[in-house]
Amino acid sequence: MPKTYDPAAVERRLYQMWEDGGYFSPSEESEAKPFSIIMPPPNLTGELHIGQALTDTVEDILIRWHRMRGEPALWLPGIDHAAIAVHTLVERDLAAEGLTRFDIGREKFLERVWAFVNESRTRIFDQHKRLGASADWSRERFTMDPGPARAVRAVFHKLYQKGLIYRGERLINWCPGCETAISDLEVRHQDEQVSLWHVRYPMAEGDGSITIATTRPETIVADTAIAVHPEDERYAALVGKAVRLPIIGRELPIVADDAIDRSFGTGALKVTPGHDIVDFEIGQRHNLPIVNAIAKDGTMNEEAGPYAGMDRFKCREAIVRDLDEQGYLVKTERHQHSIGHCERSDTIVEPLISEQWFVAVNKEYEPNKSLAGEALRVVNDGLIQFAPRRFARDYTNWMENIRDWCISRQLWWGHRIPVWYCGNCDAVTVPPPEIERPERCDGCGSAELRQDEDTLDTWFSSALWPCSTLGWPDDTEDLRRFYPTTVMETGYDIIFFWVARMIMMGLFCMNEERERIEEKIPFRFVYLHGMVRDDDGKKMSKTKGNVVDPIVLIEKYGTDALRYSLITGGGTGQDQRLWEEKVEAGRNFANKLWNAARFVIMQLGDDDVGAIRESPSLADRAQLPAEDRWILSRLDRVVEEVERLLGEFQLNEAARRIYDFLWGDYCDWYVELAKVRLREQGTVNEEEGTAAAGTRPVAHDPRPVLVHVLDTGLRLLHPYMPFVTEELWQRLKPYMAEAPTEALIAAPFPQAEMAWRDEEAERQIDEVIEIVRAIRNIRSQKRVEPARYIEAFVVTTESLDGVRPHIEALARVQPLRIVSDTAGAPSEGAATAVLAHAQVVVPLAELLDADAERSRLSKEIEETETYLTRLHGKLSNEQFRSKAPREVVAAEEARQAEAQTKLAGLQRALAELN
RNA sequence: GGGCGAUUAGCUCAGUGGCUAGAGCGCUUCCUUCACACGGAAGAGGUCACAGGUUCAAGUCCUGUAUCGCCCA
Repeated sequence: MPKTYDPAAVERRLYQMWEDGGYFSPSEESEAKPFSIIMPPPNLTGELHIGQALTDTVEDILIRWHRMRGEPALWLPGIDHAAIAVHTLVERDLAAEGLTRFDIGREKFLERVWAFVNESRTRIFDQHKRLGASADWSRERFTMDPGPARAVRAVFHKLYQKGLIYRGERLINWCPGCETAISDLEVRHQDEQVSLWHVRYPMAEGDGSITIATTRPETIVADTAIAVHPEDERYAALVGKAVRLPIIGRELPIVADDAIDRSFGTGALKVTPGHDIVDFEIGQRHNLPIVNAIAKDGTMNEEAGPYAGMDRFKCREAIVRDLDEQGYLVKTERHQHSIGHCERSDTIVEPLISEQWFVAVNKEYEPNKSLAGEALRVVNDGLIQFAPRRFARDYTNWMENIRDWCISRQLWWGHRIPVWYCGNCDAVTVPPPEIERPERCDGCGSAELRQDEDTLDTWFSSALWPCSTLGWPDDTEDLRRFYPTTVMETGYDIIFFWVARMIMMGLFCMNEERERIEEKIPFRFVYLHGMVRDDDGKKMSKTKGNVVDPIVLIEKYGTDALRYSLITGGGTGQDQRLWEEKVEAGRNFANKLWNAARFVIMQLGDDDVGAIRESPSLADRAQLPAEDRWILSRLDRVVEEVERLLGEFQLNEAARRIYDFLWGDYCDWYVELAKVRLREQGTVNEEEGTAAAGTRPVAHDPRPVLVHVLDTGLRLLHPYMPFVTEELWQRLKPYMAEAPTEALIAAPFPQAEMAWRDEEAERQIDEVIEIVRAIRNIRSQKRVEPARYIEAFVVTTESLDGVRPHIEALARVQPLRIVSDTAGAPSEGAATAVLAHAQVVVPLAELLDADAERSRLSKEIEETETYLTRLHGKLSNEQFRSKAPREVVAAEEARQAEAQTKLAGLQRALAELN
């Protein structure tokens, strides 16, 4: 085995082995309750980013863990067609050729999209595989595949039948950059410093005027009223009168409305129902006409009179200039204002009146059942649980204030709206899903049908993902077996976009198919991870150029290293920063494990092939030396904790425990303790396959325990670091008498077994460790050459017989003298360390500085006294004694006793020195 | 304006009421000793943002303040 772990040499081979072995599909034999995750489908625009690496890692850990627990584990992968992103990407390519999509037409445009899609698709799957994702590729789905497409038509039809989908003229968010409607969620609000212009509107009759404040003077041309608060005395006399619109000259009524904020600007608002959501609502209340003065490309239209054809922002400048010249501009102020941008193109969003399709989320489709209401109920009732919990509040808060969802997009790429209009009558034909293209109008039977030009919001099809990927609307085997899925794992940034909508749609799709509401929900747990940011804590973005490519990190440090870093990099649901040096820690851990295993394997010879029992039996436990019982007991604790933490979705904490155990307990101590016995037998080996054969009594051969603990550790760690653990396990497997499976990926996950706990062994070895550390500390402080063996005394009344050689070896002591009383140890020219149950005395006459030793002891005495004061305060408090749990009181008492012993020892050592 | 999160070692972060608050990186000293220098040994380093409160017990729960960040309107 090489001295360093080389991920590149094993990863592809092992992934292939797993894939060929069919491990990624859920077991058909197991009777256990299935565990399933539907993978959040990445966009197929380009590369997987680091956030998806985190998604893959978390989901793969959960899947591998449950698979090893013997449950049928389904991880269903897929990709999303990302309508607006792909659409604009292809349009940009066209633009580079001097073309627009209208030049080449819908059909040719879609051909180009598909060519891009097919290429991007395979690249993304390859990247998932590089991350070690053990997803079931045989079930892979794409939102534009025939199955999911039929699910889209099916749910559209069903929603339409129930009156939950409607078409209407509404004020919607229009992106002039993408030239499509977008939903409320796709608008990002940014606070910006803008100008607030105060503009005087003269009264239509007589003198006088009213001054309004606006941030959007270009929309003056579309004003249809002035509004003031009904209780605003400044304007009370003017309500009902009219003003004349500057430049345009139209007469506008002055209306009174509660929505007006009297303290903002002048307290008078110009009302532009065609271009502002608040104004639109005021307009509805006062029956104001709607003027639309901005075209879909963001230029002013003929309603803008002299400004027609001008870009909306150019128009703003022009109109301000004109207002000023004509004496209407009163003043200009600076103002902080939130402005909506399209999250895709960053263009400033324009509210426009437009005819679009909507989902009525609050409308009842059955008595007391609406999409939002049901989605709220299942979370409030705890049928769907969030981890971390706090996100449930965000969810319910949003769901309680939800508005109808605009689902039509003026794009060509996506699911085309399954609605046909008749050339002959006014009827609208929405066919059932089996009919991809209706022949006749539902109203008059005419064959003159024309399909709606628009497509659906990508999230409309994503919302169906847990249903559509499993075969809905068909009643498939997979749907029966895996729906509801177990966990929906994704980033908290798409709770509303995706998670919330999946819950609404899942409940709706399954409403008639399932009896109980528990069976209608799309998933039982929502696990949300945080964002991965750059080393400055900034969000990664291609335009900023601060993206970290997971594949680059994998090539440099290995997949396991990246996975480990991503998981331990932060708390659950918390953002984390990532940079290269952090991944090194993961690589170092993989390498440490590699070398520990390398050492163990070196101790095994040809005769051991197939001979090492998989695990030592409990029956033999009594015969095992303390260090074996110690590590087995510690191992059992870790197994129990990991099991518990994984069950609570505390992946980072579980990983840390495994790390601490493997590196701290196993490598640093157990392997070193085991070497003592291996050396005694002269069987420590530095090369593979040369270990001496021979029968050894159970108690003397540490190798079964070395192998067992390593095997168990590899199983524990496998979900996190699948490659290095599988590789090592494969190398270890030939020596196992009864390997449970061909591959670690399918081996049983460790289970805690209380009978392995051994308090006595733990106490004893912990003391050995304490003694060794104390001696090493003295050696280091007194600058004893590391290689030199020195004499040392341990004063203790306890028996250290079995572990004498261990202390000697680990602390480089020869001879070790164990005495029962301080009288038996030298008091002069010796350095003393006082432990809870023992004292360590190292005679170092020629090296000892008595003053330094005195000050060291005094300092420690002081510390111990402070500690004792604290303990005493606690224990002398009656409240504490009566109210704290008995174990806590007992533990404090034990600590006090230990500290007192230690203090006495320290004081004696100091006295003897004087 | 409403909500959420963060504030713990030089840096990045763990720590879901009970050991003298931990890890990784960095730092200091020593070691290429026989699995591993991607390593080993020994160390230094903390007013757990601040102010109140609840509790036998608070980094942890509550209230308020400050700073930073995010979400919603």
